[in-house]
Amino acid sequence: MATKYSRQREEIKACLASRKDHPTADAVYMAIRRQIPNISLGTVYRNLTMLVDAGEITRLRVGDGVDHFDYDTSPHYHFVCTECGSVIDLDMQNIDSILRLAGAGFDGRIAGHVTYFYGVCGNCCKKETGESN
Amino acid sequence: MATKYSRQREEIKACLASRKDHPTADAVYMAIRRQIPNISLGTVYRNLTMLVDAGEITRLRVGDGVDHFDYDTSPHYHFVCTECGSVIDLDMQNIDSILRLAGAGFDGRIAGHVTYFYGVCGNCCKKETGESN
DNA sequence: AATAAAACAGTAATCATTCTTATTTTTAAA
DNA sequence: TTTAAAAATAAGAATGATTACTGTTTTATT
Repeated sequence: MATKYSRQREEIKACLASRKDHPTADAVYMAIRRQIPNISLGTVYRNLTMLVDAGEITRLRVGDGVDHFDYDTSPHYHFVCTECGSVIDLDMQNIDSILRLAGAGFDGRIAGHVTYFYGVCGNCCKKETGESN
Repeated sequence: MATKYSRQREEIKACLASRKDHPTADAVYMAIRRQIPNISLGTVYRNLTMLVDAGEITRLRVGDGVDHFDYDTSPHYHFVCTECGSVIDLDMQNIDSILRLAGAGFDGRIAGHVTYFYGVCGNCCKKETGESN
């Protein structure tokens, strides 16, 4: 009936809670294999989806064709590096005011928006300076 | 050396130019089969990618796991209906000012942003009213 | 302990997309 | 206008992320 305890799911949550790099399902799988060597990739996917549905984590789609997962469910925005693909939290004020702008001349109900930023991250900027190739 | 004429590519462009519903590769494929019955899905994909790379069309990723394509390359925003999945153009002012907000405390280079809105479209709103199931 | 529900591992299947290959078109030049 | 190289094609195989299936193991409840 209800959702039962599972060590696998606990490890997945612990893994996500411990890192702020917004890992993919496969990255979570790789990490958890250190604790549970025979965990199955399907189990990781199923539990990630359960946790998303339960509102305990967030699924991030940043256009790279792979889902990323975030333990932080509070509203915030992300930056995606076009060089290294890393997904980074942005510390910026909320921009939900754009919902009003969008809804102005629209005849449906606007419930929310998805926004992410892209460019070159600090690390990759550094690497660029002084590179000759 | 250069890019050569192809009837298939012209039909793909014409198809996209003629509709404002942001079709997927498969939808373009289905439509063009009326003109070129033996066109291959791979050809549609290859040409859509070529046109995107040439800047003649835009690839839209709205989180449904399928790429959509837009003949309108001018900057504008989209709305995605969570009921029927349709992708609709929004007539709203530009919100690139959010780039400044995002870049404020960030140590990389922000090049742009991806934003789309979601909710229930006008059509699906109408359907809801007076439905009993 | 016995049992039913839930979760699991392992693996097969799906779906969008890309890649491969042998053939056909296009195009510029002979 | 043939010709030949470059580009594009159709058909189908391959890929990669994700989901579904199946028989077994865990969990929670009597």
